[in-house]
Amino acid sequence: MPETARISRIRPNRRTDIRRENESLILRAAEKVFAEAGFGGATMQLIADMAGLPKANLHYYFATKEDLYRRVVQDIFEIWLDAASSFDVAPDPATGIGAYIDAKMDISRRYPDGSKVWASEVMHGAPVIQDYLETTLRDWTDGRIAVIQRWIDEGKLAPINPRHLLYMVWATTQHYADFGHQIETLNGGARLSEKQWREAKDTVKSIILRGIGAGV
Amino acid sequence: MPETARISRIRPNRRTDIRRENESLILRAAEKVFAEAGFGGATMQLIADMAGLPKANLHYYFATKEDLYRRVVQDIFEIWLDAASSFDVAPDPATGIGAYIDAKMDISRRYPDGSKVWASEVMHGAPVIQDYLETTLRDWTDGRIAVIQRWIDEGKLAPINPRHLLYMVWATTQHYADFGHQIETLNGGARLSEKQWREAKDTVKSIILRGIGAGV
DNA sequence: CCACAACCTGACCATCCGGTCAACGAAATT
DNA sequence: AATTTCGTTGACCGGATGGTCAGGTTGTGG
Repeated sequence: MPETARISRIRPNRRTDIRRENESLILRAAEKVFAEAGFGGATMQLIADMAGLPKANLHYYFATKEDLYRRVVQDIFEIWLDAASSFDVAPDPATGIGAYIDAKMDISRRYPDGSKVWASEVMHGAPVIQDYLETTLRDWTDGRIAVIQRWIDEGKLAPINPRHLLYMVWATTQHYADFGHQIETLNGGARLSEKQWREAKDTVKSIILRGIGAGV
Repeated sequence: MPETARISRIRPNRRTDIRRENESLILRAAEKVFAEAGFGGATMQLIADMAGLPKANLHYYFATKEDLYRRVVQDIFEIWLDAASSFDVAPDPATGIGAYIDAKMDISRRYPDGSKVWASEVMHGAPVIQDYLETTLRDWTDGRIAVIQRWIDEGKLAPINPRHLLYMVWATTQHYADFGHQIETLNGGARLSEKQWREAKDTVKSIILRGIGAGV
């Protein structure tokens, strides 16, 4: 009886709970529908049905379809940025880039829908998050490029182009989410097993790390 | 004056010309609109405007929006398959895989819209080309995996998982089309120059080929 | 030159979709 | 207990969209 548990907290504040619960419900449904149908193909009615709420209720929490979509995309960007931090803690290339690949592969597995929405957004010219690309993402990328370049200058890495290395990591890791359906089909229609995910991760890390001359 | 040239052929057959011309006009416009807006976001009116034809004329050549979309996707798959043949002609890994990467990078550059439509189709569960995935693509993939595995067995390649190597090549090369907008934004809003494309190609090939232990 | 077929298109229609709103119920505040 | 604020929802609306069609024009084969 979670109802009791929730009420018995220090400050009940039922209203806040309802709001948070419903927003989360809607956001999860929206993420799925946007991923499956794209922004244009998604309908508020479909999202409402999947969330188990009347359509008018969606518009109570999110004024417009675009507002809802914006929130979904922003939430994904947040997760994306969190993973990026795994890059910074490590001092040597193999650890840093390896951990980053690990983190991004985990995200592809845990949030495939989010990754698809992000991909779709960028493919359509980033109408909603263009400013993020130009500010946050650009700064982060430039910073990471500088780090990698330093590693190269110190002789810890082969002299490859850091920018394209980053693109390669993004592309490869996100591929397992964005093209998950294709991968499943080529896997006989079955989702990747735990072992297969490990194999994928290991192969990706192995090829990239050896490819840039970092000890595996 | 191409009109004269066309008419002066053995068999004028104006009708055939008109049909081919208009179909091509529509298909090119459709590819662009589907890439920019997705299937759901694309409208027949928009495609018609871009093709410079009245909307009703589109429905004369393509009965439904789905029929038109199907043709666009199939045409892309055709191009994709052609490039795949560059894999087969080479006897050693570095040449074969290198040529394949080259070919796929060229496609990403020449047909970015097509690549986006393909990506979108797969991301949405491949409603239209599911059977292609299960037959043609699967057979091709299995064949290529066998070839790579043989190279590994012969000691020409490091013992990596061939399947995930293929995925990596697909992901990385198509990334330059599908995420072209993001790449351009991170390039200061400018399209990649000839030199930058070469740099991208070289970096991708260099990392992957070294990563799998094939001489560069 | 005629008849037939292919091509063209403005006007129209049924449907669907995002969004609004008024009326009501439930919770918090006083 | 009264009042106010917040949450809920069925019914509705204007506009856009995919698709149709009848009547026209253009090309082709005889």
